[in-house]
Amino acid sequence: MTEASTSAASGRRASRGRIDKRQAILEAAFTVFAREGYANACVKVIAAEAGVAKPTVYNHLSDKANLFRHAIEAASDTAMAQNLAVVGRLATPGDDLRAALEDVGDRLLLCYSSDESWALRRLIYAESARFPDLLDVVRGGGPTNRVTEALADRLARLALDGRLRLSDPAQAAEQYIALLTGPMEERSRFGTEQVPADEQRRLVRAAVHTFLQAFGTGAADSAGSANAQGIVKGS
Amino acid sequence: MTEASTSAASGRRASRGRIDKRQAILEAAFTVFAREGYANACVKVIAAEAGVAKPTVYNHLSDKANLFRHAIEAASDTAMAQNLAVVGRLATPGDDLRAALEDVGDRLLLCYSSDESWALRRLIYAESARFPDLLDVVRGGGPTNRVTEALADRLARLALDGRLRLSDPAQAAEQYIALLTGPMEERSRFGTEQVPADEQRRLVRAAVHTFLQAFGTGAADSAGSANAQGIVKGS
Amino acid sequence: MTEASTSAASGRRASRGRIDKRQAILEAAFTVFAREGYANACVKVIAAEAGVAKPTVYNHLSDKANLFRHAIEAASDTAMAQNLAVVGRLATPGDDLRAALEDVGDRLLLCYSSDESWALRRLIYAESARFPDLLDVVRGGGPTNRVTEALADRLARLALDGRLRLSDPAQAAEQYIALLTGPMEERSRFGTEQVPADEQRRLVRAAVHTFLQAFGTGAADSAGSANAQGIVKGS
Amino acid sequence: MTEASTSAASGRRASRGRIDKRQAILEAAFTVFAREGYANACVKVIAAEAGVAKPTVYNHLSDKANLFRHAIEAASDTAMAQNLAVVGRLATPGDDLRAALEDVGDRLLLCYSSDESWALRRLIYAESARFPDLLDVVRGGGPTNRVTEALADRLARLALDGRLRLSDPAQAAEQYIALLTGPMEERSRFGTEQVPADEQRRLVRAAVHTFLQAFGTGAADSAGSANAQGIVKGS
DNA sequence: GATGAATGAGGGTTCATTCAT
DNA sequence: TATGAATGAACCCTCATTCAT
Repeated sequence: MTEASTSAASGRRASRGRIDKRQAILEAAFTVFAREGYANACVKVIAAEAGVAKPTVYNHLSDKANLFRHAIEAASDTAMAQNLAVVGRLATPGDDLRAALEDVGDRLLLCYSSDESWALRRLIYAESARFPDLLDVVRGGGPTNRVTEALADRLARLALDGRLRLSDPAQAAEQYIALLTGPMEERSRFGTEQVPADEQRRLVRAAVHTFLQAFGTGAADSAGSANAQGIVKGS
Repeated sequence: MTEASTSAASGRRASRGRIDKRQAILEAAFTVFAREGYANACVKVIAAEAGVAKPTVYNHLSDKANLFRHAIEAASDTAMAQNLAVVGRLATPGDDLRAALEDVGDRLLLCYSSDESWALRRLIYAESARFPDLLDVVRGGGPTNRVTEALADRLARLALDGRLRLSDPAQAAEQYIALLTGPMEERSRFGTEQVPADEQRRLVRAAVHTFLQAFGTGAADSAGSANAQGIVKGS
Repeated sequence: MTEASTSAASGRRASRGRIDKRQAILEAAFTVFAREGYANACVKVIAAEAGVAKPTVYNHLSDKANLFRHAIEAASDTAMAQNLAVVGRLATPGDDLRAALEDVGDRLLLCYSSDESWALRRLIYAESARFPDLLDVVRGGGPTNRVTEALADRLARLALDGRLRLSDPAQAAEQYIALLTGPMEERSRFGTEQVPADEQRRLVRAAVHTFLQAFGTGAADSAGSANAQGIVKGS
Repeated sequence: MTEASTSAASGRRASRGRIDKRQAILEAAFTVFAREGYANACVKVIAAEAGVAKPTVYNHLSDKANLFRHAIEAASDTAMAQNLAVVGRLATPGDDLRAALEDVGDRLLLCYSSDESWALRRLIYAESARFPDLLDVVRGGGPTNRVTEALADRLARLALDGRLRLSDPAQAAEQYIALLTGPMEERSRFGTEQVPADEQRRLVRAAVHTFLQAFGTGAADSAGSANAQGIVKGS
């Protein structure tokens, strides 16, 4: 075997492995940062978790701070994609708008409740003061959160279609998200404990109920969820 | 001045000094933890900020972890008291319920937007996994947040008075808080930047608007704020 | 009650308590030093063990080093007195010299094997380099060990009486002690473990046997212990 | 010089360097521990003495306690080897058994009196309570001291050859060692001061004299040393 | 490119000792 | 005299980072 072929092969393998290795490092980094927090996490442990030597981490990602940023970015991208996919479902809401909003709410909360998602938020919350650029990462690069934006788009469309009554889709989207996720923080003890599925569903129904009270047209409600506040009509 | 009075005075000064010193340490600790995060903060700096020697910190608060807990608790108590005072204003809502809710909203957001408040939330968020008991501290010791609870009490009273329409006051309170604070997180970049006062007010009005759409009776609205969504009737 | 009588009473009580307190401190010090070693022991713990405040320790004994010296001295004096008492028994050896030597050997080993005795030796051994004056303390103040000296006196008397055959009583005394205690060190793992009583007795008999082989006259042996080496005569 | 030889050389130098460094650390550690005692010794000083940075010490030996154990072990191994070599000389005792025993005694005492040897014993004595496993190290790993054992072997052989009269070689060995080393402890002030060579020799002769009185056959003594007690026959 | 080894800097914690009461 | 409180000095250990291979 010639030296050239060797180096080519190993080069390809290497560059293939290079990407894999970088990926492994980033994943390990997120795992460890999530578990230990930024300052407490140590590069040695990350390297071990990734199955590489410590200097390799530095070769790929120069810095602990850089490593952190990229790990957060990767995790954030994954979460963002999931969220956007969920919001995308509102493009075809079907006849029952309430059901659609509840379906999206359920799914969003599922994403929101995952360990990774909580870890991500914890890290960003914790380090936002020391890593100001992290916010742009989590928002998807824009000045406003891309998920809220996408949701606002959908809501605007629904308003145009006469199925919602609202003038500021961005604000409505924000409130939808707030109603959905706000009550989750303490109930899950900031992601430390699991919120029972039925409690989550009740939360979603209540959120959508309030949302539709504020922004609905009163037309397309499904009867079953009409009363998340538990008010028995006629009583 | 007699010797007795002297020693009494200096005795008082001494014991005052002890308490003052502990207070100073806790305040310095919160300041530093807020600025640096738990793991990054170093006791030496805290001691310097408090104007005492490092061992004094350990004499008073045994541990870095303990120091953290107590600093958080102190800050949390302060914040809690402020919040409860604000919520207490709903005991005498006046004729204009919307105005009262907006007033409370404004004031809550004022508390919520303070640097200390953000720092507190950031720290709790960040360390909740490593300090599980922190949550009980911030909730005021009970199983549910005392602020939400107090608010729920007020809302229940208003419902009894026929000025709100709701069956689950705790849930309504949660949603009120969520509508109020949820949109603040990203707008303030997690407390990193100041949200302009008028934007805050708009947020409050929008939150109260949605809240009243969901839980109001339609009776006692003030005309001026009727339209937080910005829909100008008749235009 | 007059002020004078009060102060007199408390004065007497105080000076009484003063001595008690000093005693308590020294005992506590020895206990702690024995348990932790000199460098590891901390004055705070000693004070606690003595039931006094830390500065009181310093009032009484100025220094950690001084405290150590005095604690060692006190313990050493106790041990020395016990040893001397035991050696004194050789003044009236009775008819059976072997029995007398074995009796003294047993008793010396009992002293030697006590926890305090081991602790004392460990401390002196450990710190002899850093506290050179400790040696004089343990020897009882003289240039040679007072116990060995006293023993030498007894042996000399026995030699004069024709019951031993030796010209250098000090050397014989040293060898007696060496034969007695030397084998104990490793068997007891330096005082860490208890040596069974029967093993100790065997040791003593063997030591006395060897001693009498070297220095005995062959006259006054008791038949029973004649054979510590286990040689069955006639076989 | 070719590149290959260079890298080979430097490679060897490197790995040699690693071992050398570990060796240097262990030696420095023993030196410092010997001088300061375990608790008083500080790793920083050890590192300096070894010519490495502090973390290097931790890289090689994880712990202060571990460092101590290994340093003791290394020193102990050295001492053990020397002792065993000396005892080995008894395999070929020559005609004059007394001379052989005195020769071995002299040499054993030489080992025993070295600074390292004293330091070793002091450290083991001092720390045996806090490092119980140290005893196994110093004994050479077995349940009984390997030196005593080896000596017992030799004595047993001599007994078989009819040159000694003893039934318990282990006990005889113990006593030989005790007679030899026991009187050294205080004379050297626990290794703090040098015992004059002639005094050592006298000690050895006395020890061997007593030993042979107890276990000798009376046959092969050299006339010159017959009288370590200084009894001039006929006077 | 990947790694074992080394290091400067720094952090939490403890301790002997001293004031002020 | 006895003590609660305070402190300067160290010490063990860890970590991010860099060489040399």
